[in-house]
Amino acid sequence: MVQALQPAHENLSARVFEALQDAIVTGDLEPGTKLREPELARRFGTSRGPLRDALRRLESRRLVINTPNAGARVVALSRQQLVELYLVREALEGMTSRLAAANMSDTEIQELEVLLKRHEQEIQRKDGAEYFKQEGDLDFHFRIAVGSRNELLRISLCEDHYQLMRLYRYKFSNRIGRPAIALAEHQMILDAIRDRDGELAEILMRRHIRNARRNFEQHLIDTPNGENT
Amino acid sequence: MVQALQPAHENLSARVFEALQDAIVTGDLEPGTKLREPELARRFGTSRGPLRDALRRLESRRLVINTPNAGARVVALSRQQLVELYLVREALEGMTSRLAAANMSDTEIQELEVLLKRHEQEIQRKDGAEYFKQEGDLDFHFRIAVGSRNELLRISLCEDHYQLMRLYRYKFSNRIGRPAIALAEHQMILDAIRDRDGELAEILMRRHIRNARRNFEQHLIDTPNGENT
DNA sequence: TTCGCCATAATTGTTAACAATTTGGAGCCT
DNA sequence: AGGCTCCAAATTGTTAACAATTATGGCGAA
Repeated sequence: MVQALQPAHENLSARVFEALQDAIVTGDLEPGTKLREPELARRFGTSRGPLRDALRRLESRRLVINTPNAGARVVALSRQQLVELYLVREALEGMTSRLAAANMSDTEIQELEVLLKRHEQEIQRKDGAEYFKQEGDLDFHFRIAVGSRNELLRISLCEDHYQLMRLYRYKFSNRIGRPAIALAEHQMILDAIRDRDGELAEILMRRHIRNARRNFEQHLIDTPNGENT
Repeated sequence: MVQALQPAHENLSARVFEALQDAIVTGDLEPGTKLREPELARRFGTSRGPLRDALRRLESRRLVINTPNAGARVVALSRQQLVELYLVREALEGMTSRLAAANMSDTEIQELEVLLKRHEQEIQRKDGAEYFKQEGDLDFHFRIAVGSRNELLRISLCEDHYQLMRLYRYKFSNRIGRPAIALAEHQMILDAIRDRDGELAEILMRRHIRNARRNFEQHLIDTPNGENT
Protein backbone atom coordinates (compact mmCIF):
# COMPACT_ATOMS: atom_id res chain seq x y z
CA MET A 1 0.00 0.00 0.00
CA VAL A 2 1.29 3.40 -0.98
CA GLN A 3 1.32 5.97 1.76
CA ALA A 4 0.51 9.66 1.62
CA LEU A 5 3.29 12.08 0.80
CA GLN A 6 5.15 13.79 3.60
CA PRO A 7 7.89 15.91 1.99
CA ALA A 8 6.60 19.42 1.43
CA HIS A 9 8.51 22.09 -0.52
CA GLU A 10 7.90 20.86 -4.06
CA ASN A 11 4.64 21.19 -5.85
CA LEU A 12 2.13 18.39 -5.54
CA SER A 13 2.61 17.27 -9.11
CA ALA A 14 6.28 16.47 -8.58
CA ARG A 15 5.65 14.71 -5.30
CA VAL A 16 2.92 12.53 -6.74
CA PHE A 17 5.17 11.77 -9.69
CA GLU A 18 7.99 10.53 -7.50
CA ALA A 19 5.71 8.56 -5.22
CA LEU A 20 3.96 6.91 -8.14
CA GLN A 21 7.22 6.14 -9.91
CA ASP A 22 8.53 4.58 -6.74
CA ALA A 23 5.39 2.51 -6.34
CA ILE A 24 5.69 1.27 -9.91
CA VAL A 25 9.42 0.55 -9.93
CA THR A 26 9.36 -1.28 -6.60
CA GLY A 27 6.52 -3.45 -7.85
CA ASP A 28 4.02 -2.07 -5.36
CA LEU A 29 1.83 -1.40 -8.36
CA GLU A 30 2.26 -4.40 -10.60
CA PRO A 31 2.66 -4.17 -14.38
CA GLY A 32 -0.70 -3.91 -16.07
CA THR A 33 -2.46 -2.39 -13.07
CA LYS A 34 -5.20 0.01 -14.03
CA LEU A 35 -4.47 3.47 -12.67
CA ARG A 36 -7.77 5.13 -11.80
CA GLU A 37 -7.47 8.82 -11.22
CA PRO A 38 -10.03 9.24 -8.40
CA GLU A 39 -8.60 6.28 -6.49
CA LEU A 40 -4.98 7.44 -6.82
CA ALA A 41 -5.91 11.02 -6.00
CA ARG A 42 -7.49 9.84 -2.75
CA ARG A 43 -4.52 7.62 -1.99
CA PHE A 44 -2.03 10.44 -2.40
CA GLY A 45 -4.23 13.05 -0.78
CA THR A 46 -4.51 15.36 -3.74
CA SER A 47 -6.92 16.23 -6.51
CA ARG A 48 -6.99 14.86 -10.02
CA GLY A 49 -5.16 17.80 -11.58
CA PRO A 50 -1.66 17.17 -10.21
CA LEU A 51 -2.28 13.45 -10.51
CA ARG A 52 -2.93 13.68 -14.23
CA ASP A 53 0.19 15.78 -14.46
CA ALA A 54 2.20 13.02 -12.79
CA LEU A 55 0.67 10.38 -15.06
CA ARG A 56 1.77 12.32 -18.13
CA ARG A 57 5.32 12.52 -16.86
CA LEU A 58 5.37 8.82 -16.11
CA GLU A 59 4.02 8.21 -19.60
CA SER A 60 6.99 10.05 -21.06
CA ARG A 61 9.27 7.66 -19.17
CA ARG A 62 7.32 4.71 -20.53
CA LEU A 63 6.38 3.54 -17.05
CA VAL A 64 2.72 4.21 -17.79
CA ILE A 65 0.76 3.75 -20.96
CA ASN A 66 -2.26 5.91 -21.52
CA THR A 67 -5.03 5.18 -24.01
CA PRO A 68 -7.28 8.19 -24.59
CA ASN A 69 -10.68 8.01 -22.93
CA ALA A 70 -9.79 4.63 -21.48
CA GLY A 71 -7.27 5.45 -18.81
CA ALA A 72 -3.74 4.65 -17.79
CA ARG A 73 -2.04 1.40 -16.84
CA VAL A 74 1.31 0.46 -15.42
CA VAL A 75 3.43 -0.62 -18.35
CA ALA A 76 3.78 -4.35 -18.95
CA LEU A 77 6.72 -4.90 -21.25
CA SER A 78 6.58 -7.87 -23.57
CA ARG A 79 9.64 -10.05 -23.97
CA GLN A 80 10.19 -8.45 -27.36
CA GLN A 81 10.10 -4.98 -25.83
CA LEU A 82 12.65 -5.98 -23.22
CA VAL A 83 14.94 -7.21 -25.99
CA GLU A 84 14.45 -3.85 -27.69
CA LEU A 85 15.43 -2.12 -24.48
CA TYR A 86 18.67 -4.10 -24.32
CA LEU A 87 19.48 -3.13 -27.91
CA VAL A 88 18.93 0.55 -27.19
CA ARG A 89 21.08 0.31 -24.10
CA GLU A 90 23.80 -1.42 -26.09
CA ALA A 91 23.89 1.51 -28.49
CA LEU A 92 23.63 4.29 -25.91
CA GLU A 93 25.95 2.81 -23.30
CA GLY A 94 28.54 1.97 -25.90
CA MET A 95 28.70 5.65 -26.73
CA THR A 96 28.60 6.51 -23.03
CA SER A 97 31.66 4.39 -22.34
CA ARG A 98 33.54 5.87 -25.26
CA LEU A 99 32.88 9.38 -23.96
CA ALA A 100 33.55 8.42 -20.35
CA ALA A 101 37.02 7.20 -21.32
CA ALA A 102 37.71 10.68 -22.62
CA ASN A 103 35.91 12.77 -20.02
CA MET A 104 35.82 11.00 -16.66
CA SER A 105 37.98 12.56 -13.98
CA ASP A 106 40.72 10.54 -12.32
CA THR A 107 38.80 10.81 -9.07
CA GLU A 108 35.68 9.32 -10.62
CA ILE A 109 37.73 6.47 -12.01
CA GLN A 110 39.19 5.77 -8.58
CA GLU A 111 35.70 5.73 -7.10
CA LEU A 112 34.65 3.23 -9.73
CA GLU A 113 37.54 1.03 -8.70
CA VAL A 114 36.36 1.16 -5.11
CA LEU A 115 32.87 0.26 -6.22
CA LEU A 116 34.02 -2.79 -8.12
CA LYS A 117 36.20 -3.92 -5.22
CA ARG A 118 33.12 -3.84 -3.05
CA HIS A 119 31.15 -5.81 -5.60
CA GLU A 120 33.91 -8.39 -5.66
CA GLN A 121 33.66 -8.84 -1.92
CA GLU A 122 29.88 -8.96 -2.04
CA ILE A 123 29.95 -11.74 -4.58
CA GLN A 124 32.58 -13.75 -2.70
CA ARG A 125 30.65 -13.45 0.54
CA LYS A 126 27.44 -14.03 -1.37
CA ASP A 127 25.60 -11.85 1.13
CA GLY A 128 22.74 -9.85 -0.19
CA ALA A 129 23.96 -10.85 -3.62
CA GLU A 130 20.51 -11.41 -5.06
CA TYR A 131 19.48 -7.86 -4.39
CA PHE A 132 22.77 -6.10 -4.58
CA LYS A 133 24.07 -7.46 -7.82
CA GLN A 134 21.29 -5.78 -9.73
CA GLU A 135 21.31 -2.39 -8.03
CA GLY A 136 25.09 -2.50 -7.94
CA ASP A 137 25.18 -3.29 -11.63
CA LEU A 138 22.97 -0.29 -12.35
CA ASP A 139 25.17 1.86 -10.14
CA PHE A 140 28.19 0.99 -12.27
CA HIS A 141 26.39 1.88 -15.47
CA PHE A 142 24.96 4.98 -13.85
CA ARG A 143 28.38 6.37 -12.98
CA ILE A 144 29.69 5.83 -16.47
CA ALA A 145 26.69 7.68 -17.85
CA VAL A 146 27.51 10.59 -15.56
CA GLY A 147 31.17 10.37 -16.56
CA SER A 148 30.32 10.76 -20.23
CA ARG A 149 29.63 14.45 -19.57
CA ASN A 150 26.75 14.20 -22.00
CA GLU A 151 23.56 15.33 -20.29
CA LEU A 152 21.29 14.01 -23.03
CA LEU A 153 22.80 10.55 -22.66
CA ARG A 154 22.73 10.70 -18.89
CA ILE A 155 19.08 11.66 -18.76
CA SER A 156 18.07 9.10 -21.38
CA LEU A 157 19.75 6.33 -19.44
CA CYS A 158 19.51 7.26 -15.78
CA GLU A 159 16.09 8.85 -15.76
CA ASP A 160 14.37 6.90 -18.49
CA HIS A 161 15.73 3.49 -19.38
CA TYR A 162 17.18 2.48 -16.02
CA GLN A 163 13.81 2.90 -14.33
CA LEU A 164 12.36 0.42 -16.77
CA MET A 165 15.25 -1.96 -16.11
CA ARG A 166 14.69 -1.70 -12.38
CA LEU A 167 11.04 -2.52 -12.87
CA TYR A 168 11.98 -5.84 -14.44
CA ARG A 169 15.16 -6.61 -12.55
CA TYR A 170 13.56 -9.22 -10.34
CA LYS A 171 11.84 -11.03 -13.16
CA PHE A 172 14.82 -12.71 -14.72
CA SER A 173 17.47 -13.02 -12.08
CA ASN A 174 20.81 -13.71 -13.63
CA ARG A 175 21.85 -17.30 -13.72
CA ILE A 176 24.42 -18.97 -11.56
CA GLY A 177 27.84 -17.60 -12.33
CA ARG A 178 26.56 -14.59 -14.23
CA PRO A 179 27.29 -12.06 -11.46
CA ALA A 180 30.94 -13.08 -11.42
CA ILE A 181 31.08 -12.89 -15.20
CA ALA A 182 29.41 -9.49 -15.20
CA LEU A 183 31.92 -8.25 -12.63
CA ALA A 184 34.80 -9.41 -14.79
CA GLU A 185 33.27 -7.56 -17.72
CA HIS A 186 32.93 -4.45 -15.59
CA GLN A 187 36.58 -4.74 -14.65
CA MET A 188 37.65 -4.87 -18.28
CA ILE A 189 35.53 -1.84 -19.13
CA LEU A 190 37.02 0.08 -16.24
CA ASP A 191 40.52 -0.88 -17.38
CA ALA A 192 39.81 0.51 -20.81
CA ILE A 193 38.46 3.73 -19.32
CA ARG A 194 41.51 4.03 -17.09
CA ASP A 195 43.69 3.65 -20.18
CA ARG A 196 41.61 6.38 -21.84
CA ASP A 197 40.90 3.91 -24.62
CA GLY A 198 37.43 4.98 -25.72
CA GLU A 199 37.22 2.67 -28.67
CA LEU A 200 37.92 -0.40 -26.54
CA ALA A 201 35.63 0.79 -23.75
CA GLU A 202 32.79 1.02 -26.23
CA ILE A 203 33.44 -2.42 -27.68
CA LEU A 204 33.58 -4.00 -24.23
CA MET A 205 30.47 -2.25 -22.96
CA ARG A 206 28.51 -3.30 -26.01
CA ARG A 207 29.69 -6.86 -25.61
CA HIS A 208 28.73 -6.72 -21.92
CA ILE A 209 25.18 -5.64 -22.63
CA ARG A 210 24.92 -7.99 -25.59
CA ASN A 211 25.88 -10.86 -23.28
CA ALA A 212 23.23 -9.80 -20.80
CA ARG A 213 20.67 -9.70 -23.60
CA ARG A 214 21.62 -13.14 -24.84
CA ASN A 215 21.46 -14.45 -21.31
CA PHE A 216 17.94 -13.05 -21.14
CA GLU A 217 16.97 -14.45 -24.53
CA GLN A 218 18.25 -17.87 -23.49
CA HIS A 219 16.11 -17.54 -20.39
CA LEU A 220 13.12 -16.94 -22.67
CA ILE A 221 13.81 -20.11 -24.60
CA ASP A 222 14.12 -22.16 -21.42
CA THR A 223 10.90 -20.80 -19.90
CA PRO A 224 8.55 -20.24 -22.84
CA ASN A 225 5.55 -19.33 -20.68
CA GLY A 226 6.60 -16.09 -19.10
CA GLU A 227 4.51 -13.64 -17.17
CA ASN A 228 4.84 -11.01 -19.90
CA THR A 229 2.66 -10.66 -22.94
CA MET B 1 0.57 33.54 -35.94
CA VAL B 2 -0.85 30.21 -34.85
CA GLN B 3 -4.42 29.59 -35.83
CA ALA B 4 -7.18 27.86 -33.92
CA LEU B 5 -7.52 24.10 -34.29
CA GLN B 6 -9.96 22.71 -36.81
CA PRO B 7 -9.63 18.89 -36.71
CA ALA B 8 -12.15 17.44 -34.29
CA HIS B 9 -12.20 13.77 -33.28
CA GLU B 10 -9.27 13.72 -30.88
CA ASN B 11 -9.33 15.20 -27.44
CA LEU B 12 -8.31 18.80 -27.02
CA SER B 13 -5.08 17.91 -25.28
CA ALA B 14 -3.76 16.00 -28.28
CA ARG B 15 -4.81 18.69 -30.73
CA VAL B 16 -3.15 21.45 -28.75
CA PHE B 17 -0.06 19.28 -28.45
CA GLU B 18 0.25 18.84 -32.19
CA ALA B 19 -0.49 22.46 -32.98
CA LEU B 20 2.03 23.67 -30.43
CA GLN B 21 4.67 21.23 -31.59
CA ASP B 22 4.13 22.38 -35.15
CA ALA B 23 4.41 26.02 -34.12
CA ILE B 24 7.66 25.30 -32.31
CA VAL B 25 9.28 23.11 -34.95
CA THR B 26 8.44 25.44 -37.82
CA GLY B 27 9.93 28.35 -35.90
CA ASP B 28 6.61 30.14 -35.51
CA LEU B 29 7.42 30.21 -31.81
CA GLU B 30 11.10 30.95 -31.62
CA PRO B 31 13.49 29.21 -29.22
CA GLY B 32 13.40 30.83 -25.81
CA THR B 33 9.87 32.19 -26.19
CA LYS B 34 7.95 32.33 -22.94
CA LEU B 35 4.86 30.15 -23.13
CA ARG B 36 2.15 31.77 -21.03
CA GLU B 37 -0.74 29.48 -20.32
CA PRO B 38 -3.61 32.01 -20.46
CA GLU B 39 -2.32 33.50 -23.72
CA LEU B 40 -1.86 30.11 -25.41
CA ALA B 41 -5.19 28.86 -24.13
CA ARG B 42 -6.91 31.84 -25.75
CA ARG B 43 -4.95 31.36 -28.95
CA PHE B 44 -5.93 27.72 -29.27
CA GLY B 45 -9.46 28.25 -28.07
CA THR B 46 -9.29 25.99 -25.05
CA SER B 47 -8.84 26.19 -21.31
CA ARG B 48 -5.64 25.84 -19.35
CA GLY B 49 -6.17 22.20 -18.44
CA PRO B 50 -5.56 20.60 -21.82
CA LEU B 51 -2.92 23.22 -22.53
CA ARG B 52 -0.90 22.24 -19.49
CA ASP B 53 -1.29 18.66 -20.61
CA ALA B 54 0.18 19.52 -23.99
CA LEU B 55 3.04 21.44 -22.40
CA ARG B 56 3.97 18.39 -20.33
CA ARG B 57 4.06 16.20 -23.41
CA LEU B 58 6.22 18.71 -25.24
CA GLU B 59 8.48 18.81 -22.21
CA SER B 60 8.99 15.07 -22.48
CA ARG B 61 10.15 15.59 -26.06
CA ARG B 62 12.54 18.30 -24.91
CA LEU B 63 10.86 20.91 -27.09
CA VAL B 64 9.78 22.82 -24.00
CA ILE B 65 11.55 23.38 -20.74
CA ASN B 66 9.51 23.99 -17.65
CA THR B 67 10.78 25.52 -14.44
CA PRO B 68 8.36 25.07 -11.54
CA ASN B 69 6.41 28.14 -10.55
CA ALA B 70 8.12 30.11 -13.27
CA GLY B 71 6.59 28.76 -16.44
CA ALA B 72 7.55 27.11 -19.70
CA ARG B 73 9.75 28.25 -22.57
CA VAL B 74 10.49 26.95 -26.03
CA VAL B 75 13.76 25.09 -25.77
CA ALA B 76 16.89 26.92 -26.88
CA LEU B 77 19.63 24.36 -27.40
CA SER B 78 23.17 25.46 -26.80
CA ARG B 79 25.87 24.48 -29.27
CA GLN B 80 27.10 21.94 -26.77
CA GLN B 81 23.63 20.41 -26.53
CA LEU B 82 23.41 20.14 -30.29
CA VAL B 83 26.72 18.29 -30.31
CA GLU B 84 25.31 15.98 -27.66
CA LEU B 85 22.30 15.36 -29.86
CA TYR B 86 24.55 14.34 -32.74
CA LEU B 87 26.41 11.91 -30.50
CA VAL B 88 23.19 10.30 -29.33
CA ARG B 89 21.99 10.01 -32.90
CA GLU B 90 25.29 8.43 -33.90
CA ALA B 91 24.78 5.72 -31.30
CA LEU B 92 21.08 5.12 -31.92
CA GLU B 93 21.13 5.31 -35.70
CA GLY B 94 24.15 3.08 -35.90
CA MET B 95 22.14 0.42 -34.15
CA THR B 96 19.11 1.26 -36.29
CA SER B 97 21.06 0.64 -39.47
CA ARG B 98 22.44 -2.62 -38.18
CA LEU B 99 18.94 -3.84 -37.40
CA ALA B 100 17.49 -2.46 -40.63
CA ALA B 101 19.98 -4.52 -42.63
CA ALA B 102 18.55 -7.59 -40.96
CA ASN B 103 14.89 -6.67 -40.83
CA MET B 104 13.94 -4.33 -43.69
CA SER B 105 11.73 -5.87 -46.35
CA ASP B 106 12.88 -5.97 -49.96
CA THR B 107 10.04 -3.62 -50.83
CA GLU B 108 11.19 -1.06 -48.29
CA ILE B 109 14.70 -1.26 -49.67
CA GLN B 110 13.41 -0.64 -53.20
CA GLU B 111 11.46 2.36 -51.96
CA LEU B 112 14.63 3.70 -50.37
CA GLU B 113 16.38 3.37 -53.71
CA VAL B 114 13.62 5.40 -55.35
CA LEU B 115 13.95 8.04 -52.66
CA LEU B 116 17.69 8.41 -53.16
CA LYS B 117 17.25 8.60 -56.95
CA ARG B 118 14.89 11.49 -56.41
CA HIS B 119 17.36 13.19 -54.10
CA GLU B 120 20.04 12.80 -56.74
CA GLN B 121 17.87 14.57 -59.28
CA GLU B 122 16.93 17.28 -56.80
CA ILE B 123 20.56 18.03 -56.10
CA GLN B 124 21.54 18.08 -59.77
CA ARG B 125 18.72 20.43 -60.64
CA LYS B 126 19.44 22.39 -57.47
CA ASP B 127 15.76 23.24 -57.23
CA GLY B 128 14.40 23.60 -53.76
CA ALA B 129 17.64 22.06 -52.60
CA GLU B 130 17.99 24.30 -49.56
CA TYR B 131 14.73 23.12 -48.11
CA PHE B 132 14.51 19.67 -49.48
CA LYS B 133 17.92 18.40 -48.62
CA GLN B 134 17.15 18.68 -44.93
CA GLU B 135 13.65 17.20 -44.93
CA GLY B 136 14.77 14.62 -47.45
CA ASP B 137 17.72 13.73 -45.27
CA LEU B 138 15.43 13.21 -42.31
CA ASP B 139 13.12 11.12 -44.49
CA PHE B 140 15.98 8.76 -45.28
CA HIS B 141 16.89 8.34 -41.63
CA PHE B 142 13.24 8.03 -40.72
CA ARG B 143 12.70 5.07 -43.04
CA ILE B 144 15.70 3.23 -41.69
CA ALA B 145 14.40 3.72 -38.16
CA VAL B 146 11.11 2.19 -39.24
CA GLY B 147 12.98 -0.63 -40.97
CA SER B 148 14.82 -1.57 -37.80
CA ARG B 149 11.58 -3.11 -36.50
CA ASN B 150 12.47 -1.77 -33.09
CA GLU B 151 9.65 0.39 -31.79
CA LEU B 152 11.69 1.84 -28.95
CA LEU B 153 14.34 3.02 -31.39
CA ARG B 154 11.78 4.31 -33.85
CA ILE B 155 9.95 6.35 -31.24
CA SER B 156 13.16 7.71 -29.72
CA LEU B 157 14.36 8.90 -33.08
CA CYS B 158 11.27 9.80 -35.11
CA GLU B 159 9.13 11.24 -32.35
CA ASP B 160 11.77 12.69 -30.07
CA HIS B 161 15.15 13.52 -31.55
CA TYR B 162 14.13 14.29 -35.12
CA GLN B 163 11.75 17.01 -33.95
CA LEU B 164 14.65 18.69 -32.23
CA MET B 165 16.76 18.35 -35.37
CA ARG B 166 14.02 19.91 -37.46
CA LEU B 167 13.84 22.81 -35.06
CA TYR B 168 17.46 23.63 -35.76
CA ARG B 169 17.74 22.52 -39.36
CA TYR B 170 17.73 26.04 -40.76
CA LYS B 171 20.34 27.34 -38.36
CA PHE B 172 23.40 25.70 -39.82
CA SER B 173 22.71 24.96 -43.44
CA ASN B 174 25.17 22.44 -44.75
CA ARG B 175 28.07 23.90 -46.61
CA ILE B 176 28.62 23.86 -50.32
CA GLY B 177 29.11 20.34 -51.53
CA ARG B 178 27.83 18.74 -48.35
CA PRO B 179 24.46 17.67 -49.83
CA ALA B 180 26.20 15.71 -52.56
CA ILE B 181 28.54 14.15 -50.03
CA ALA B 182 25.64 13.26 -47.77
CA LEU B 183 23.83 11.64 -50.68
CA ALA B 184 26.89 9.55 -51.48
CA GLU B 185 27.02 8.46 -47.85
CA HIS B 186 23.35 7.56 -47.98
CA GLN B 187 24.01 5.48 -51.08
CA MET B 188 26.75 3.51 -49.36
CA ILE B 189 24.53 2.86 -46.34
CA LEU B 190 21.75 1.65 -48.59
CA ASP B 191 24.17 -0.63 -50.41
CA ALA B 192 25.20 -2.20 -47.12
CA ILE B 193 21.57 -2.69 -46.13
CA ARG B 194 20.80 -4.23 -49.51
CA ASP B 195 23.71 -6.62 -48.95
CA ARG B 196 22.24 -7.42 -45.53
CA ASP B 197 25.57 -6.40 -44.05
CA GLY B 198 24.49 -5.00 -40.71
CA GLU B 199 27.98 -4.47 -39.37
CA LEU B 200 28.98 -2.34 -42.34
CA ALA B 201 25.68 -0.46 -42.34
CA GLU B 202 26.29 0.54 -38.74
CA ILE B 203 29.84 1.66 -39.39
CA LEU B 204 28.78 3.75 -42.38
CA MET B 205 25.81 5.34 -40.63
CA ARG B 206 27.95 6.29 -37.67
CA ARG B 207 30.57 7.77 -39.95
CA HIS B 208 27.82 9.67 -41.78
CA ILE B 209 26.46 11.26 -38.63
CA ARG B 210 29.96 11.84 -37.28
CA ASN B 211 30.79 13.73 -40.47
CA ALA B 212 27.66 15.84 -40.10
CA ARG B 213 28.63 16.60 -36.50
CA ARG B 214 32.16 17.60 -37.47
CA ASN B 215 30.76 19.76 -40.23
CA PHE B 216 28.64 21.45 -37.61
CA GLU B 217 31.51 21.79 -35.16
CA GLN B 218 33.65 23.35 -37.88
CA HIS B 219 30.80 25.76 -38.50
CA LEU B 220 30.97 26.70 -34.81
CA ILE B 221 34.66 27.48 -35.06
CA ASP B 222 34.15 29.65 -38.12
CA THR B 223 31.27 31.62 -36.60
CA PRO B 224 32.06 31.92 -32.90
CA ASN B 225 29.18 34.23 -32.11
CA GLY B 226 26.17 32.04 -32.72
CA GLU B 227 22.59 32.71 -31.87
CA ASN B 228 22.57 29.89 -29.31
CA THR B 229 23.66 30.15 -25.74
C1' DT C 1 -28.03 -20.71 -22.84
C1' DT C 2 -26.17 -16.98 -25.50
C1' DC C 3 -26.15 -12.96 -27.95
C1' DG C 4 -27.25 -8.22 -28.40
C1' DC C 5 -29.31 -4.01 -26.59
C1' DC C 6 -30.17 -0.48 -23.44
C1' DA C 7 -29.84 1.94 -19.06
C1' DT C 8 -26.81 3.02 -15.41
C1' DA C 9 -22.61 3.65 -13.10
C1' DA C 10 -17.88 4.65 -13.23
C1' DT C 11 -14.13 6.94 -15.41
C1' DT C 12 -11.85 10.29 -18.20
C1' DG C 13 -11.95 15.02 -20.40
C1' DT C 14 -12.79 19.91 -19.74
C1' DT C 15 -13.79 24.14 -17.59
C1' DA C 16 -13.75 27.98 -14.41
C1' DA C 17 -12.83 29.69 -9.92
C1' DC C 18 -9.64 30.04 -6.13
C1' DA C 19 -4.85 29.89 -3.87
C1' DA C 20 0.05 30.45 -3.94
C1' DT C 21 3.98 32.16 -6.09
C1' DT C 22 6.60 35.06 -8.92
C1' DT C 23 7.37 39.23 -11.55
C1' DG C 24 7.47 44.26 -12.33
C1' DG C 25 7.59 48.71 -10.86
C1' DA C 26 6.57 52.74 -7.95
C1' DG C 27 8.19 55.05 -4.23
C1' DC C 28 11.40 55.85 -0.68
C1' DC C 29 15.88 56.09 1.53
C1' DT C 30 20.87 56.58 1.33
C1' DA D 1 21.54 58.28 -9.29
C1' DG D 2 21.47 53.78 -7.37
C1' DG D 3 19.51 50.34 -4.74
C1' DC D 4 16.12 48.70 -1.52
C1' DT D 5 11.39 47.55 0.17
C1' DC D 6 6.91 46.67 -0.54
C1' DC D 7 2.67 46.57 -3.06
C1' DA D 8 0.02 45.22 -7.17
C1' DA D 9 -0.55 42.66 -11.25
C1' DA D 10 0.29 38.68 -13.77
C1' DT D 11 1.27 33.85 -13.86
C1' DT D 12 1.40 29.25 -12.24
C1' DG D 13 -0.56 25.62 -9.02
C1' DT D 14 -4.69 23.44 -7.23
C1' DT D 15 -9.35 22.29 -6.59
C1' DA D 16 -14.08 20.97 -7.43
C1' DA D 17 -17.90 20.83 -10.47
C1' DC D 18 -19.66 19.69 -14.99
C1' DA D 19 -19.55 17.23 -19.68
C1' DA D 20 -18.44 13.43 -22.55
C1' DT D 21 -17.04 8.91 -23.04
C1' DT D 22 -16.51 4.22 -21.79
C1' DA D 23 -17.28 0.11 -19.02
C1' DT D 24 -20.86 -2.72 -16.59
C1' DG D 25 -24.81 -5.47 -15.81
C1' DG D 26 -29.40 -6.84 -16.39
C1' DC D 27 -33.06 -7.79 -19.50
C1' DG D 28 -35.25 -9.79 -23.35
C1' DA D 29 -35.26 -12.37 -27.72
C1' DA D 30 -33.52 -15.97 -30.73
